Amino acid sequence: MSTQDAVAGAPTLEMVAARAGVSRATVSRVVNGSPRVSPEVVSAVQSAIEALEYVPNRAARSLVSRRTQAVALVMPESTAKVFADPFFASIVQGVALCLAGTEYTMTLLIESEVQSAKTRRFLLSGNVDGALVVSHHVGDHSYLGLTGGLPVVMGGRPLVPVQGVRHVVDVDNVAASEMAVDHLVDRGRRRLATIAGPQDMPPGLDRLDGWRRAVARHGLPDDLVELGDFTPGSGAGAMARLLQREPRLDGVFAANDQMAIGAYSALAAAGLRVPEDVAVVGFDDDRFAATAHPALTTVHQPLVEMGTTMAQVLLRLLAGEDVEERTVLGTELVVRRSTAG
Amino acid sequence: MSTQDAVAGAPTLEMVAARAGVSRATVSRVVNGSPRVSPEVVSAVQSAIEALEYVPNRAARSLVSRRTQAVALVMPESTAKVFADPFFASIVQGVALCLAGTEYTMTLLIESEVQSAKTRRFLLSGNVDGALVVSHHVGDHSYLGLTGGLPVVMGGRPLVPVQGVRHVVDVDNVAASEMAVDHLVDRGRRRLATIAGPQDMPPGLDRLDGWRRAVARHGLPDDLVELGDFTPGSGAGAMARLLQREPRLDGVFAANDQMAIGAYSALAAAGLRVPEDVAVVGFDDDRFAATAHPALTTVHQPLVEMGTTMAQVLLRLLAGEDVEERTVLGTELVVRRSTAG
DNA sequence: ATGAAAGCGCTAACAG
DNA sequence: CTGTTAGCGCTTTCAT
Repeated sequence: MSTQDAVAGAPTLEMVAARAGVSRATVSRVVNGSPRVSPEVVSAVQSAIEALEYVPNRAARSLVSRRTQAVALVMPESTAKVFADPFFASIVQGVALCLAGTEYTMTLLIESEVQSAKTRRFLLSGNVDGALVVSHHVGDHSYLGLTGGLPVVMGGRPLVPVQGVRHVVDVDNVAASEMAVDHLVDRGRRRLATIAGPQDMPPGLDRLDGWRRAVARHGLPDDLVELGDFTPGSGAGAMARLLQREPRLDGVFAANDQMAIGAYSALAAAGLRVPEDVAVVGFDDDRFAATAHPALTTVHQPLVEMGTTMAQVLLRLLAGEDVEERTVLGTELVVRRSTAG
Repeated sequence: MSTQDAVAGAPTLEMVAARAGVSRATVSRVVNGSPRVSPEVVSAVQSAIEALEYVPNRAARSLVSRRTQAVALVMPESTAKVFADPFFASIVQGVALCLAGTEYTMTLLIESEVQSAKTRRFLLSGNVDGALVVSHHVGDHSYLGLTGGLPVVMGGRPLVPVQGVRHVVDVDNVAASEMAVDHLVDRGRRRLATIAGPQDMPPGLDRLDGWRRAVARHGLPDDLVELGDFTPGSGAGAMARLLQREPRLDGVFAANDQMAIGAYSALAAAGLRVPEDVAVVGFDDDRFAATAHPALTTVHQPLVEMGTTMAQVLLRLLAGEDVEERTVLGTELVVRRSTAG
């Protein structure tokens, strides 16, 4: 009853072996590039493989080898607009870029908070060799603690350490913010304010921290702080409150570009000009920064590189290498009109 | 030598069986929700599963069941900027949205032309139950013909039919373009031109076709056609040539927004005002359309819905249902200032 | 309703 | 260098 070939399903290793007149083990060796096979046999097997268009069955292979050649990229979904945010798009791109050169593939898990159980099950059932988790927004990553030894690399430090996760690739939000403030001071600004982000998110916290450190270093007052929630509207509101508290402020650091753009409108409403009266610096270098009026000086983050780096760290982990637990990527200040003069 | 539990690896079905005092077959039945199990046994097994935090091994399962509960989303990479294009981001989002409600996961394949062999091998080695292929840009999809019976759904009709692929989800570019032209005529424009896209890409072809049909239907001349390549620069060039041929044209349909924006600058250079002298309609409703000056009237495509629909079609195919081969999604004309008056 | 047994397609010792 | 022999963890007849 041996259904040899033809019939239907994909050709199996056994069929290749039969055709090449060798054992399955030998075919397996050839497929996996073992050096312990004679040249003639190798070519015989290879032609059988080509003739049959044989492709190894991954399930069978990973069942025994315990490796899947796949990594998961877990992203928080919140509001389904994951991809509207260039942050995620760039990370995905970076990861894809790195993986393209390898035999690994990427499984995208859009994590809808609600069903982190599904994510956890997926991670646990041997679907992937490791996971990349983006921790940009608030969110509970505690389930990761239960993924039993699965190598995980986080992008962006989580608010609270995640049990079992040691490797993090991050941008130095503190240093970047200090750099932004230094720039304002360089431009002669002395009465500085900041529109900070939510204090329950690492970027919100760290960017405020950076602002505080820098103003302190320059011997300037650090009282002008108002919080926003990273939306333009909240930026406008925060700016209005700041102006009410200190009409003579001359420099503002917003924790992201969206809020900086919001600040623009509040400043305009108050009859103040950017940058003549008030210089503004943002953070993210998002797609509106360059086209805003005036163009916004902002901190550019290497997001694609962050994705690439996360993937690299994971791959090295999977290869059994020892990898530094914290990788910090540098940022760059993009100077535009909003801080001119 | 039975390493019962503890040790290391994930708990197996066998361990659950031992703990619940039943056979592996029974545990399997419970896990797969078979009705032929007595209630007491079901709960005994379930508590064993919970106690052990058992999760079925997917490789083993799919080795025997021949199903992976995963679908691939294949996107052309060209220039690594896949995600800079909102087209792709939206498709991914739509697919994710649909899959979120199922047990399926998505494997993202960024296809770098060069290595379509890698993609093909992946598709062939039983990694996924089906594939979604985005055919937005030019590109060779012939390898899909070799994926032996793997269910495939294309997003956007391919330039030439792909062997073995019958299911396509598409936007009606022809009808949408006709709608855009009708709008220009409604606005009293009679000397119409079009900046067409590359004629080796379906959207380029179909949008020009739509323009031709509409002007013919209105009894207007169809001679004012210039080609661009979907970039702003090419749009400006095409517009300049059109003006040279017919300085008195009063309406232009550009095959995408980028070229429409390019046309703006050529019109301005010629001292013509939009919409007073020339009305302009674009296609895509990309992120610059609404903020252009003047805001651009354009055709909005339901991209997220397209992703969702592609996924739905594939899932129905996987479920063994009979699905219509061509699904056409409607478009919507977004009227803005560029065609006012 | 449940168990026993037979593999799914592959890799990995272990012999030769 | 190559073949033999065991399984990897699960589903699925076929009995019972």
